[in-house]
Amino acid sequence: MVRQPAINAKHRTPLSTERIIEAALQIIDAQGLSRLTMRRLGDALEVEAMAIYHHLPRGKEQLLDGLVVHVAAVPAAVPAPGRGATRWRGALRDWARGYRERLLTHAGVLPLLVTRRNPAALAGTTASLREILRQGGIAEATAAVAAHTLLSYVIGHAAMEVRGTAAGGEPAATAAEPEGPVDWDARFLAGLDLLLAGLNP
Amino acid sequence: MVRQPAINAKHRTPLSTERIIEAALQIIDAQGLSRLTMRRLGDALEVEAMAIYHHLPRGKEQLLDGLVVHVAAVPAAVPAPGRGATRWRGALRDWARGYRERLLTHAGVLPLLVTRRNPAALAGTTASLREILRQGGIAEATAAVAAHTLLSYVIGHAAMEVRGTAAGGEPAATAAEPEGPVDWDARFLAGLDLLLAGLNP
DNA sequence: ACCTGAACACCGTTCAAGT
DNA sequence: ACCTGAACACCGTTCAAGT
Repeated sequence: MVRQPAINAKHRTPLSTERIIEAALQIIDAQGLSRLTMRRLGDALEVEAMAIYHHLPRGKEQLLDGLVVHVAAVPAAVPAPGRGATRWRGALRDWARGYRERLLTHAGVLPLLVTRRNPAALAGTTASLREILRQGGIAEATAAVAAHTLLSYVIGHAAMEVRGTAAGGEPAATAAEPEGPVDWDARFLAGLDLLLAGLNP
Repeated sequence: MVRQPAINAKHRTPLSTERIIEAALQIIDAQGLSRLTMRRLGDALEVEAMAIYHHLPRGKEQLLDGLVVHVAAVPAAVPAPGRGATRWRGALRDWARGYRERLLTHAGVLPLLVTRRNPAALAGTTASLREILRQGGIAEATAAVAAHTLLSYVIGHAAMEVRGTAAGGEPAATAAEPEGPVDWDARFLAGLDLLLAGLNP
């Protein structure tokens, strides 16, 4: 007869940086960034908090850096090199919509995107945007500017939406919103088109 | 002969919300947001930390909300109603440059701008931007979009700059910045013009 | 190699007490 | 009214110890 595994099995699936970051993201999405604690994260992984340090020696700092990369390092899909008239514009538009959605579903990570100084994290993302613009016939210098402008707009707009949405999530117009509740989706798309319209090869 | 004040004078200038927020901002600017502690803030004000709660009953939450308003609630100056051709464009450009500079000198507050849900904080700022656009002959609906777009861009770009600048502040091009060190000022102005050029009455 | 337990130096906040 | 002192329930992290 095979021995029953102990209640606290010693040989369960071991920890990994992947699993740690995913569990941390779940806590942030469900309860908010302020509730992400090494002790709580340990609980979620059914492990003592101190076990995490074996995989992330730099501790919580390293965890937060990993979360930013995990959420925000999403490159844009470069379209096939056939030069359609509005092809690259569509590619940028699609990426912007998807990227914004990702930022909003992980809104708790947004403040980390601002806090963590890490030039490398978004290097791939900006590079892919520049490449799309370059293939669209935009000059190298303006492509660099436009890539940065687009990324700044998407991140900034997501930040505005998160900070501008009241905690309770009430629909009525308050004194704070004299024009009534904002349709953030429509606002985002209109601003995006305004920005893309300014880009001409 | 006048009595010498005691070492710990009982009747020194009393605390005020103003003084508390200014002291907090000094700590953030000099040492970073993570070093802002109720106890350290008390030290800076030569008071026990618990005295702060008498002026800010909601504690640190209220302090952080106050900091956001203090730093980010800056309306744009609406130009005289004479309709110069590029007058309103210049007004928006000037405001954006000044606002960005303010955000960067208080970069430690930037994550709070994203975290704190407070629609009221930026209502005056967006209203002033809409007013400038409206006087420039922009239709009401597009003015609302453009105001949001501009503010999103400025905040997003400042966030990108802060997060994209390495902690040490080294000038050399690293693997993270394949195109070499970014001229953030130039980037910002170029993107700003790209955005403003898309606005036509 | 991987995890635990106890300990340390901090936090924000409450609450009764002082003046 | 305004501030203090002590206390409470948390933090992140170190470090020696277990398996």
